[in-house]
Amino acid sequence: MNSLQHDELGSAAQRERRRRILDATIALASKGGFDAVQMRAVAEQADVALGTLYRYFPSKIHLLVSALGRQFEEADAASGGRPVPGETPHERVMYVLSRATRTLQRDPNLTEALTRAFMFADASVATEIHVVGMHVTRLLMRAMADPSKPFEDHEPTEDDIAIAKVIGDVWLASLVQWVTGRASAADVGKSMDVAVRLLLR
Amino acid sequence: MNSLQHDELGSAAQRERRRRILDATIALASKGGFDAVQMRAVAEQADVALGTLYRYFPSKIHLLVSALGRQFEEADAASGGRPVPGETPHERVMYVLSRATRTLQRDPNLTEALTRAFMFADASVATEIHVVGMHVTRLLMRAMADPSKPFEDHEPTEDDIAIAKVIGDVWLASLVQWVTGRASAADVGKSMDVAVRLLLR
DNA sequence: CCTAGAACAGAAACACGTTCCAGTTTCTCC
DNA sequence: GGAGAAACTGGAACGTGTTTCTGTTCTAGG
Repeated sequence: MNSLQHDELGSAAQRERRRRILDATIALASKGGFDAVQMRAVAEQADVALGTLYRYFPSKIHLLVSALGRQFEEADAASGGRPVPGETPHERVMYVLSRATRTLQRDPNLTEALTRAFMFADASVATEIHVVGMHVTRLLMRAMADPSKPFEDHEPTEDDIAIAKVIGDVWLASLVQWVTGRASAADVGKSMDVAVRLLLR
Repeated sequence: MNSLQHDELGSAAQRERRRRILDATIALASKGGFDAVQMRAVAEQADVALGTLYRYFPSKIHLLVSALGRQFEEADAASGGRPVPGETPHERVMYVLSRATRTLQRDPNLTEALTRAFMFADASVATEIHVVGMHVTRLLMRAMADPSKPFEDHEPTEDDIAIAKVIGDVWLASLVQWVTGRASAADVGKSMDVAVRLLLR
């Protein structure tokens, strides 16, 4: 037993390697997008052999979706459970989505890499995908719930969950269209506005 | 000037080659999905050299999205402008979507290949993407409009268009989750039902 | 300290999308 | 029918994701 924070699988050296690999992935993605995340380049920049990279992440898609998951965790930690401003669910959800979308648009290459990987992932990436899906759902649920009510009253209905799922779908589809150059940043905002306005009324 | 039906670019021999290529693409996709559509295999099955295949379709993604476009055209021709049954827009849209989804689920491999290509397409495939987008939008618009009214009264509002776009996005996102094994066929139906019910009321 | 096994490094090899080229066939225009 | 242009063929070759192999280093248990 060592004295580190997490007790997830792996020694300190292994967690360190994993961190370096994900750092290299983010850096390369940020610089050149999906195509620039080349496994040999990631391995070299993370100072790890190619075989080791594949031992940690069994494919490029696993690697990128894992990186996306870590990004969400960092964002989650940074936001630190602050209540979402806004009077209505509509306002709060739009606030959250606008903020997230603005953040993503600040690093288009990174967003392109992560989004495309997410869309291309198949069933073998289910675990990593699930992590990301949970973050998105939680984000939207928090925004939909009334922050002035106590926590116990936030039991979401079936419909709430379904609505959050649909909003997440629209968000993702819009994002894909943006990163693939098929829609402008404004188009993303407009799509989200229409969807949220009609779904949350 | 030749005596053939279409006057689109290309001689009869060229249109014939194009048809053979798309036929081979559909056949291979139907048998083994996205991964089975290998450019060398397509070329061989279409009885065409690899270089020729690339002359007709500059990438695997162009090829698959073009195939998707042709599928829509065939479906369009087969439906032949029959009015959509159903009393309300909700009913009619659900009818159309259920029908389409059932058709897609009958050939999962083909659907997987075409859907993934569509999601992976970047700006260079804009033309082919646009064709597909138009078919989907038209399909949904027809279903939303009241068939008992004359054609001229079907001027769609901004909101109608936006709603159709959102429904299309949700449909696509659900399909992706289905073809990548992250959602069941029933989940797709449920998502569509929620989205359509809430958006068309 | 020693040893068995796991993890890693370095590098070759394979698969498939894509590009390129030399030679041949087909098309177009005179 | 002939000349030049365009399209096609067959095949080699390249890049990148992925696999595999051999030898080395690290780690845990005695």
